[in-house]
Amino acid sequence: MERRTSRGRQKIAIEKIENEDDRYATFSKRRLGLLKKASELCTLCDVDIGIIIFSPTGKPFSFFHPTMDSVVNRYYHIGPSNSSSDIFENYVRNKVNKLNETLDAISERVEFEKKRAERLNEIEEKRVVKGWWEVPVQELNKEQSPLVQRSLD
Amino acid sequence: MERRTSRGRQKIAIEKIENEDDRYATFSKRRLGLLKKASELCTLCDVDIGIIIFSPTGKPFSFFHPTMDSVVNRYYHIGPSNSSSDIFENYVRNKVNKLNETLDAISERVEFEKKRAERLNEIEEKRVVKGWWEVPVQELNKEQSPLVQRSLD
DNA sequence: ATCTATTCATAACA
DNA sequence: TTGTTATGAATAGAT
Repeated sequence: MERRTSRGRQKIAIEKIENEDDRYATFSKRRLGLLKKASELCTLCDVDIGIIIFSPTGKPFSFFHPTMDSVVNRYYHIGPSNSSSDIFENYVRNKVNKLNETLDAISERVEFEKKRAERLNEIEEKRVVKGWWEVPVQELNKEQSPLVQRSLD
Repeated sequence: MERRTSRGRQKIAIEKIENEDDRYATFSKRRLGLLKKASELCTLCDVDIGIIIFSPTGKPFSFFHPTMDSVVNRYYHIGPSNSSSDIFENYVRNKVNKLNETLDAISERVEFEKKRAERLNEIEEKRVVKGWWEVPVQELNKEQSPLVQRSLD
């Protein structure tokens, strides 16, 4: 009889994985798993979803259906109300309108960056892309970017 | 010998579930599963994540870590660049600044609604809330809301 | 909402 | 990181 080649999956506690290598490996696998499930939920139930994930190194991965604008705007627009103040309602409405304009402008750029990232991936990694969830939004690092990584910590 | 009480989980194709009851049931189960996995990924790998899910009826469910502002701002601020136009960079930066202000204002309202939703849940459902992922952002329907459900389709 | 029998995801190894 | 395997988890179908 041969020795078992693996102990198989073992139960782990849900707490920060301190070993860096393990943490990165787990992130990679679970990131794919999460995005795959999001994609399935979208398809199976015909619903809208938006996800943004930052890797331990700060690289962003995202998924939006049908579009980022749509999801974010819809989220912000969902009526609160029931509240007693129409004045506040209008205040929110105005803020949302401004937000829409902003998102429209930004989203063009995001779309552009997504496409560029895909091109970079195709070039840098000589493999077939299996699905959108394996494509990070973009590949830039701090050195390449004049904009700050985080603005609100 | 007794008849099997269940056929157990069966393999299904990833395509829209046409039967409405099945679709809703599947949404409920998978929604919980997805948010639970997001929560675990957050904890295990110490990373930031944001998720928005709309149910088939339009009810929003969300999860943000550490906060909605943080995730969205961070996402928008991640440098594109490498592009040849500094003018465009500044344009984007300005738009982002406006966005930040807007998000700050709106997010206060979102937080308020979250808390209210929790109170409503506690009252309407006489059960213990097991985790944040079981709490929808808010419980309002179209009739209760003067604001449009979607603004950008 | 609960209950299994299965399928699916993934921790440990390589 | 990519692949394999054995086990832990999620969930489809039925109640």
